[in-house]
Amino acid sequence: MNIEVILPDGSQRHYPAGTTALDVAKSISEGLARVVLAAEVNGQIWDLHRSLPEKCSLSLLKWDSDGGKYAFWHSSAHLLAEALEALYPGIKLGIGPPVENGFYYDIDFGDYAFSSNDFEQVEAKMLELAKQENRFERSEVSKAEAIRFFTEKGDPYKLELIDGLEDGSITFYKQGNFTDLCRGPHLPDTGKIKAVKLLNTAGAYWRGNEKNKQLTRIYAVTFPSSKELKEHLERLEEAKKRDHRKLGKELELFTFSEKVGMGLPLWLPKGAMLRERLENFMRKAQVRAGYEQVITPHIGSKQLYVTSGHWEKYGQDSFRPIYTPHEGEEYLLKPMNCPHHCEIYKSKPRSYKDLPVRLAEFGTVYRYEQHGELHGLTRVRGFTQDDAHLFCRPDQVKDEFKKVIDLVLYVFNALGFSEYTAQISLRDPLNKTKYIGTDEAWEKAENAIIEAAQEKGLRTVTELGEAAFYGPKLDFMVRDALGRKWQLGTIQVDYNLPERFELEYTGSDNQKYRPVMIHRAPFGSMERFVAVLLEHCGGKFPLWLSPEQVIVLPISEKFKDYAENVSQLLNYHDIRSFVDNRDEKIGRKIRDAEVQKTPYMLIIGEKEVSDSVVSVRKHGEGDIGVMSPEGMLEYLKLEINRQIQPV
RNA sequence: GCCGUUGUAGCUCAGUGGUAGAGCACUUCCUUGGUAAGGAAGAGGUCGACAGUUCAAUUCUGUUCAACGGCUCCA
Repeated sequence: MNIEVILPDGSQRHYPAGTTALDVAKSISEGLARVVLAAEVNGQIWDLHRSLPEKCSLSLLKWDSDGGKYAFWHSSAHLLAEALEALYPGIKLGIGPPVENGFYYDIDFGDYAFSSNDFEQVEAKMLELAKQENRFERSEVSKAEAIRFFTEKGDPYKLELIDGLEDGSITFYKQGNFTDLCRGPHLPDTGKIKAVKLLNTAGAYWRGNEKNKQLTRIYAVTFPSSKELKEHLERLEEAKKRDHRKLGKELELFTFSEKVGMGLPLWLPKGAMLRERLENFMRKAQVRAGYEQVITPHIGSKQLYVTSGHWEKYGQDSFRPIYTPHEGEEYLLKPMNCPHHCEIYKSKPRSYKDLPVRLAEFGTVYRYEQHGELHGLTRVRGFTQDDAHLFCRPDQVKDEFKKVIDLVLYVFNALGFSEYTAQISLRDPLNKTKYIGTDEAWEKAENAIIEAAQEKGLRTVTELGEAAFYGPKLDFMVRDALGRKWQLGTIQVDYNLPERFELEYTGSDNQKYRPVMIHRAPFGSMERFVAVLLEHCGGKFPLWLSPEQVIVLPISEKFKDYAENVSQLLNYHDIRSFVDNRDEKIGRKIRDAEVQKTPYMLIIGEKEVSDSVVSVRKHGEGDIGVMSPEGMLEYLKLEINRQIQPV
């Protein structure tokens, strides 16, 4: 009795030396021992087979925990590698970590072009190996031994990894005939892996560096039962249905044309209507928050961006300058609105009493995005930011920043985004040359963001090296239907552009001072925001945003006039209503309106005309009874007001 | 930009070394129908583009363009 274990419920148990987490699980119940996957020992994730330290807190991780999944998929990556080595002798292994929804392994296949045609074979081999219930054996090896092993095996990538490791910290894991350099932890044995699915392949640079060789990355996912795999695949299917590119086409919101150019979205009438609503919503919120709207041109003199530093930083990787025909003057498609707004600030002398000055613009900008990067509406070459720049006194920065956080949260709340993460993006302290400005300015800006976020009680993650080149950021991220993370709103504190543009204001002592700039865009870009919103609501927009709010469906031609009158009444009161006058049966018209996700259908037949009412059908719910046209109008207004007045 | 996959009618997709097909959408006609697809006829495609192999290419090969899955990048 010389090991003391504290379980998550606080209870203490004593075991003999050499006891493993799996032994503890068995001592609690056989059932637990069957499902436990890994252990958290003093806050670190451990293999179940490792002997516990003398005194430890222990929690047993099952499939329902992140740590359990992590170990499960990590072990699955080894299983994948084992299967691949068996099937394709001579391949070289890169790394194979677990990720959020599964795992991958980077493989150098030499000349062989591994493709999805090979998946089935590999899956079968993995299951075959899993059934052998091979134990994952952990061993600590010296650096020399590790080097000897992989030199004999002829695996340059592993050797490169070992090169960066300290002697004494190196561990191997072996299952069956496969040994890998690995920190662990792993499952007790391969037998837990019951369902396997290879998802796709992709090119991935070795160590994420584009100068290195590109390996074949195989993405896969595994589960403790085939039922869970099935559910997972169904979720992926559902996500595909919500893909904004698919919904955008089906609902006729936007399109792309090769002739117009890649990454340049064309907004169709319905999409434009949606965007207009969002913009108006933002305008109103901004007016309430003391913003002033400005408008600036789509191009700007190159000198403007030389001043701002954008030219030096991005000029080479940007759209080329355009030239005037005779003078040869250089202009750039504007990649940013801020330099223009700086010049607006400078258009007249500013007093400390005037600050903050808040200049807002739905500014369309153009950036050269790499060919392979373009993605639906989320990554485009021309897009409109709901941009604004706040010019304030240093003593106002934190307060202004907090007000912007309020605005962003108001917007997210009104649109139903409850799941977002806030990320504080700071400068990379090891690579300061990537950034402009003094250490002092950076420190002030970073502290302002950290304090404002803290005081607002935001839950944040902090990322070093993610800042903009002129200042730190607070970014709001959400996920798309396929689980990819996208940055939406952003708030940035900037001490540098005011310096470069020599912005000033006159203080109460009649001296000149530099204002501080805050860049902010709650939506980020209209394009990306619409994409994320579209996936978020699966195309079923809240009533106030719906491009077609109401469709009036006359049962036959005879009721056309009445239908038109009802529609006009609604249109007159700013409800977007349309009449489906096609020579189709009512069932057909209803189906089409349902497919288009129109929120309300008003059915007009003989009864409705003689009673002066409309029959109301709600999308996804069906018949909700009759109302007078005026009653319907009130009903709709009420719903809209409720939606855009967040509590 | 890099690796891999794909590219046939407006959309979703079959198909073939001998100049193409379905469903939906579209047009016309019939039907005036009560809560998720009424019927008939018709029109519509240099099979992504350009080369090459071949008697013959949409099909095979190469190049290129674009989309998709990732990687690198993202003011």
